[in-house]
Amino acid sequence: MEHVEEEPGFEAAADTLREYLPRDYTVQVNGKCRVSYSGRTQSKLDRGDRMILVKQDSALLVHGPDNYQPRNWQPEVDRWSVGTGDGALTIEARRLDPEEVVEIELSSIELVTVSQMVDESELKISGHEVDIHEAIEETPEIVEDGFNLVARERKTPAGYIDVLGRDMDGAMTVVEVKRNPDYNTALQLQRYVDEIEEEFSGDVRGILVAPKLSDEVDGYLNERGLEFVEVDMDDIIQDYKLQDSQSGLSDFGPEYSTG
Amino acid sequence: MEHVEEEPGFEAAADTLREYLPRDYTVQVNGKCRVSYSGRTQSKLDRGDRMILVKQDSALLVHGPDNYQPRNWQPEVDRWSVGTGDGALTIEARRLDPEEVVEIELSSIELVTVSQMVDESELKISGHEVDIHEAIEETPEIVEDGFNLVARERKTPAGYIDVLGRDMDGAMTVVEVKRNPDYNTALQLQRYVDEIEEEFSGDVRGILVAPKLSDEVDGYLNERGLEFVEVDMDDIIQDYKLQDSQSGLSDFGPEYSTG
DNA sequence: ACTTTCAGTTCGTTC
DNA sequence: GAACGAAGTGAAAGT
Repeated sequence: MEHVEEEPGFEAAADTLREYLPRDYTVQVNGKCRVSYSGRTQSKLDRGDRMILVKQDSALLVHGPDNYQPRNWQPEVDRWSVGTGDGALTIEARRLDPEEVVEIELSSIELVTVSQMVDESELKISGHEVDIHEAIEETPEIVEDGFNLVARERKTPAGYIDVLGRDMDGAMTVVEVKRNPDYNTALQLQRYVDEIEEEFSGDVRGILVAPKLSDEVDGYLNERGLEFVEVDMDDIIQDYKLQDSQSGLSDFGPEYSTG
Repeated sequence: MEHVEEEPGFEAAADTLREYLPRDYTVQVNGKCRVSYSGRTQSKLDRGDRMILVKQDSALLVHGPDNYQPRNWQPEVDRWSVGTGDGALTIEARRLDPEEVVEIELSSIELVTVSQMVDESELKISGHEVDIHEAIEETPEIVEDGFNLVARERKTPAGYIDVLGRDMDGAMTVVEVKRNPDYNTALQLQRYVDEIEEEFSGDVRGILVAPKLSDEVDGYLNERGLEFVEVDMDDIIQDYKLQDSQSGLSDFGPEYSTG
């Protein structure tokens, strides 16, 4: 940790920011501020306690005291401007494409920290939609007994079909895989079936493969003669279980609840 | 700021966490850690420098040195467990619905801070999709000269139609408004047109109103006889310009670029 | 560089 | 409480 400055003056904080913002440092500023954004839309946020975080790739986050998401942000900053005056420290974070700017007006500063973080490790994750695809390729009977895969990501005029195959009777079958299916998913599947029926001049089955389905969408599928196959995400995850899993957590204190 | 502890020992840090995590405090821990997640999917993240942020509504964020988004998170934690042992401090953040857990194993701690932030101010924003809707209601000629609005959010068996109206010749017209249109938008519009044609037994126009459109989707619209009207978001934003906008930023230092 | 699609999406609103 | 849809979506993968 290069710096930990508690309640610095505006000039001292500005010096630190001017030095470290444009370089590959993680900079944190806690304090009261107002924030305005102008670009793809416009927004304005009145004074409040916030934590400002500038990451080493110049990502800017303005976090409030709650919520997963920041109250304001700039995913990538091309040009910084730091100024003092009028009893405030101002930070302007400008991006060129798309052109947008976040302005922060700090009226008091509790803490400034500067550090360089090293994090080369990759996030290994299992349970994405692509894992369902791979599971189907490996064991096509997930879709149905006797199902045979013909193509993946097959292009049609209406977009890409996830999986194209034939059932045990040789009937052409369109399979749409979705982690979180919605109404559009059903429309999409219907459209694919129409496309393939036109191309092959014959009846085509359409199957949605997903972990769950709302009643409404299920009803739409039924009306249209489309089918639904439920997959258990636990099975998918278990097939691709992570190696080197953490173990031996020990000596826990008593559990306690939030609130 | 209640606490600023630089390089605390595991036991001291654990005491602080056990005291403040379950209450309405913003807690920050900087240090090297491994993270694993298990719930809707499974993920594993090896050791690296991270900033852990626990907000007053129990939202947990594990931020790395880059990127807008956290590397791991828990939007709402119901039960915390903090433990020490094996040269590490472990934090378990469990959520009950959906059931999922984030485990953090800290092998070194650089900084712990605890604070209570107050932020009551509301984010005022202009330029959402709903603002396009309102602009059309106010000045229907945005869609087309002579356009008359008949209904908004009209229900059909295929979902809700954004805007239903009649053009200057009295022809029924379905309008779909999208801030970020994609292929599904076109499918949806087509579906609505089909529904309304069936209901009114006559030709129905379909118009997509959006700030931009990819060539591919535009081509699909053309094939189907659907239309596209471009709206300038700047016009929309100006119609609903924010009051009390920030001004008088002064005494900026010289601008400098990232890199 | 642009387009398309997914996300442990999150978040809000509505039914 | 479930479900539907937007987001200043962001991020990754394919073209």
